[in-house]
Parts: sequence; C-alpha cells; structure tokens
Amino acid sequence: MLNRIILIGRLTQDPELRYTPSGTPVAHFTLAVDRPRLNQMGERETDFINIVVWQKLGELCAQYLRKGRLAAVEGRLQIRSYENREGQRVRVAEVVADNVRFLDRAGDREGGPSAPPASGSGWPEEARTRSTGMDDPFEGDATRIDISEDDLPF
Amino acid sequence: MLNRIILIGRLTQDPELRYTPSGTPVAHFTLAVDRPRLNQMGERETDFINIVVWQKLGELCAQYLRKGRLAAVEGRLQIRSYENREGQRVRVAEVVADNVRFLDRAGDREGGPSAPPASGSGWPEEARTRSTGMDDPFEGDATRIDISEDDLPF
Amino acid sequence: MLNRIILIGRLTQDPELRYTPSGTPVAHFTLAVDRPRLNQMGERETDFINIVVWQKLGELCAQYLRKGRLAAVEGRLQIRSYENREGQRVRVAEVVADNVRFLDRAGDREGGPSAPPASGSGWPEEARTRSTGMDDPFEGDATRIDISEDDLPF
Amino acid sequence: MLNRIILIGRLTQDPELRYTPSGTPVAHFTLAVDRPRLNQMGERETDFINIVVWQKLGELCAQYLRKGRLAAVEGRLQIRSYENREGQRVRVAEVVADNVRFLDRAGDREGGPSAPPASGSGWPEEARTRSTGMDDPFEGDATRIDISEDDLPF
DNA sequence: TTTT
DNA sequence: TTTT
Repeated sequence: MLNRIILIGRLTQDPELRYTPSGTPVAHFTLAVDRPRLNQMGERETDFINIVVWQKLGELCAQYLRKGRLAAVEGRLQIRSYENREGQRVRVAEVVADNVRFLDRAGDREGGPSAPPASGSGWPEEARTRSTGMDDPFEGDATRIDISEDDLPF
Repeated sequence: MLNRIILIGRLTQDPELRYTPSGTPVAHFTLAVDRPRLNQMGERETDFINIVVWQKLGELCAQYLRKGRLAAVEGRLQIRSYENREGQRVRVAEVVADNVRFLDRAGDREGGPSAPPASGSGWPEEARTRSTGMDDPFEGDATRIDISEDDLPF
Repeated sequence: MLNRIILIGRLTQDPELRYTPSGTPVAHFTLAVDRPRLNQMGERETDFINIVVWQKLGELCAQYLRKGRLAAVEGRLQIRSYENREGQRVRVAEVVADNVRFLDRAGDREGGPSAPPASGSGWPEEARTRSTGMDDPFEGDATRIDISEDDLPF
Repeated sequence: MLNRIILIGRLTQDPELRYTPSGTPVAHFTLAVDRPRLNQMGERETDFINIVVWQKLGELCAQYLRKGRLAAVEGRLQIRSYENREGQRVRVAEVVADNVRFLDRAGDREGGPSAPPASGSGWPEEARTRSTGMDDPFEGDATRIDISEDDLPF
C-alpha cells in the first residue's frame, strides 16, 4: 500500500542498458550503500542493492552514470520471484527507481571499454530536468540487448 | 551512505520472536505490500518483504502484531549474503526496522495457537509510546529460539 | 534536488475542496502528527501540517477523508512565500501530496454538513486504485470555491 | 505517528552554531531545494527549508558544511508556533535532522569570515562516522550564542 | 484553529 | 534574505 525507498551510494559498475522486445529501454546497475555503523569486527559493511530504471530516465542513467559515481535513488522495493534452471524458487530484491540524482562528477576515472564518449563532456546535475535536444544520445554507447517481457513493470 | 525505506502493508503470519545466545530479542515477520498498479494481465501484484526488528521494539511487535494486521514499517534495506548447504551464494533482502506503527485494530480474527493472551486487551496505536507496566509480557507467548550471533546488527 | 516526505496522522477537520478558475480540483486539509517523544513537561506534542492534494486524488480525499481519520501522506515539502495585507512577507509550509492512503474506517462519526453522502458506504483502502465509474462524485458534496491561479502546481 | 523527510539541496549560508544555556549545541542552516519542474512562467522554483541539527551532529555540520555545499538531510518536519512582538501567532516550519550527509567537496570557494579553519583539510564523506579525535574542534570557529530552552527538542 |  |  505504500512502498518508498531512498538510497545514496556509489555504482559498482557502469549501468547496463537493454531494451524489451517492444523497444522499452531499461537500465540496470548496483549501488554500494555503506551501513551507518561498523560491525562487531570493526569493519565497515556495505549493502549492494540492484537498481532498475525504465524509460527515458533509464537512458539518462546509462548515459551519465559510471562506475564509482555517487547517486541518489528514489523508488520502490520490489521482490521478484522466479524458478531457476534447477527448479528452485529464487527471490530477487531490486529497487525500481522513479527518480535518480547524479551527485558528483566523479574523479574522471575514465578509460576502459565503458568510458564515457570522448565527445561527451556534460554532467547534468539533475537527470530529470534534461529533456531537450537529444536525438539519439546513446547510439554507439549502450549495448542493445533484448530482455524478457517478464521484466516489464507495466 | 543513506538508506531509508518506509512500507505500509499487512502481516502474512504472526511475528516470530527469537533470542540471540546473549539474550537479545529479535522479531521476524513478512509484510505483504500491494503494488500501486495492476500488471499486464490486470492482476494485482504484491511484494512480500521480510522485516527484522531488534530489541524492545521487536518484543512489542511480537506482542501486538498478528497475521493480517496493517502496519507501517520504517528502516533500512539490508542485503544479507551467505552460502547455503549446497555451497551456493544466497542473497537475502530484509528491512531492519527502527520504527513500527500498528495501524488498525484488525477484525479481531483471534483464535489459534498464536492469538494474543486472553488477558491482553490493549492494542496500542503506537508501539513506541508504550513503555510502562510490562513485567514480562512475552512469557509463555513467544517461542524462545536461539539465533546465530551473525544476525546481530551491532 | 530531492524532496520527499511521508507522514501518518489524523485530519483535524474535513478536507476542503476547491477549484482553480480553469477547473482544476485541489483539496486542503491539516494532518495532526504526534511527535515521537514527550517534551520536557512530559506532554505529548503534535505538529499540525497542511496538506495540498491536486486533481483526482484531491477529489478522492475530499470524498473519503473526514475529520479524525487516519491517513498516510506522501509528497514533497513546499514553502510558499507571499506578502500579506500588511505588506509583511509570510512563509507557509505545506506538503504537496502525490500519494494518500486511507488507513482506518474511523468510528463512523457521521452527521453534520460534511458527512459522506448517505448512499456512499464504500471506504476504499487505497485511493489511487479507485479510478472507475465516477462521473461527478462530489456534486452537492463539496463546496465549489475558486482559488487563485497562483496556487497552481504546474 | 510517522514523520520522515529526506532532502537534498545546497546551503544558502554557512551554518550557525549556538548553544542552549545548558550547553547543548545546535546548528541552523537553510537548504535550497530546487523543485522538480518549472513553473508556468518557465522558471525554476526553489524551496528554502530551515534545518535544525542538535548535539554532535550539529557541531559536525558547523565544522564541515559551508554556503553552497550540497547535503542530504534526513529528519522530521516540525511546525513551531509562537507569538511575535505584535502578538501575532507565527508558525515556523523546520526540519529537525538526525542524519546529514556531505555530498560534495565543493569548489573550495574558501575565503571570508566563515571559511573553514586553515588547518582543517579533511572533508569526511559521512559526518556520522567521524567520531574520534576531536577535543574541541569548534573553539574559535563557531560563534557561541545562547538560545532559549524552548528550542530544546527533548 | 486543530486530531485520537 | 537566499544555493549551483
């Protein structure tokens, strides 16, 4: 009846952008969120939380977020349940985001296969307000992989 | 760095109260939280979210919450990771609650082994404000099962 | 850049439903939200928080919520600033809700000018899922008062 | 019964640190939080939200936060009501924070009377985890102004 | 101005 | 009274 979660953390990898057979974009990434206090051994613990972002906001995440970057994510916690190849019931927790904020410009740790395009310099503070002047900003950047309709949120 | 979730839903079963070897109480229950919209087949979907409540608040949940009751839960999302007997890595999502509100008096669906004690009539609107006049409210009510120290949150 | 608030409390009065000159419905009510702990004098304190709900969700609030009822409100905190007749700058805090849950059926304290229509018995658990079969559910129930365009949220 | 707000925004001024007569530290600052969408005139609007932070967390805010810096604030919305010198009832909204995250290192726009102490170089990512090795970090830095006991949150 |  |  009410389900709201807000996280701030850093991406463990670059976002992965896919498309449903009907062409709906969806981005996946994992956020590393440090726990507020140390555990019994005095170690810092971290929760690695899977994030799913649909539609244009997902494309913006794929375009602007990179491994190591700090982001705020707002959405709802969803428990997806399916059977694996061994017939076991597996439950997957993920946050379906409807709001994502890009919180730093990161240390420009670029390089490697998933670095931002050299021509791309902009790093908008707010993904959502950016809604103009994009023809096909992801061409050549995101990998196009089809995913199952079962992952559709609507 | 920031991790906050707020849920409203109904308990799928009575809470289960256990104690760590050192005597710390911890309650477990599952909250059924309906999704805001119907899926493609026009069905209502529900997320079943595991809740963990430590200390006195956990005891209050065990005392006052029952299957079917409506509750608001506030806390943080934690992903616990462990290896099962087959050596597979299993990830369990659960919400560690630090605030729980009891939101209805429920339809007095009493009866069965885990019904509230006959002498207990009160159903406090707010668990947290209730902090007086309890000697050992759970004696004979809750099952005492030891859990691993690994589950300790501190 | 991110602004999210979630409240649970009781209405101090029935909601007031108005319309902008262009016909947009907007409901106003105040939520009494008890503070989590007593003050220095051992008294319970309460925050009275103004809620604004636009569009169809506002109409549903006007239809189903009444003085004394328990509700969960999710939205964003807005500080409206204007000059009063004495030329003083006044700042008004209000929560613009985009999600409202009706959490009890209340003691059917009906009667008086703003009681629900006698023919209306339903009390939907979730306002948002109710989106069918309403032609003009508030006719004769809500007072039609025009408000300034300045109050428009878009 | 439940009152939770999470904000991300920038400080409009340096925090102001005061002490109650009994020595409790309390920091005040204002967060500028942009609204998610433009208004009818196509202008970006901003809410200026007053934040109050008590105790050690308040001291950390006074030490590390500066005008223009980005912060995440978690707490509860409180409506304080008092009579002004003209005998009018004034209502003040403020967020009492129990968690503050410092989200950027800002462009080291130092200089002026409220710049960080020259000897202080550290900018901890998380205020809360910093709890060691501070004897009196604010001496000579913060202004010591007594405030009324009425502002005490406990 | 205030709710249970 | 306001931040980038």
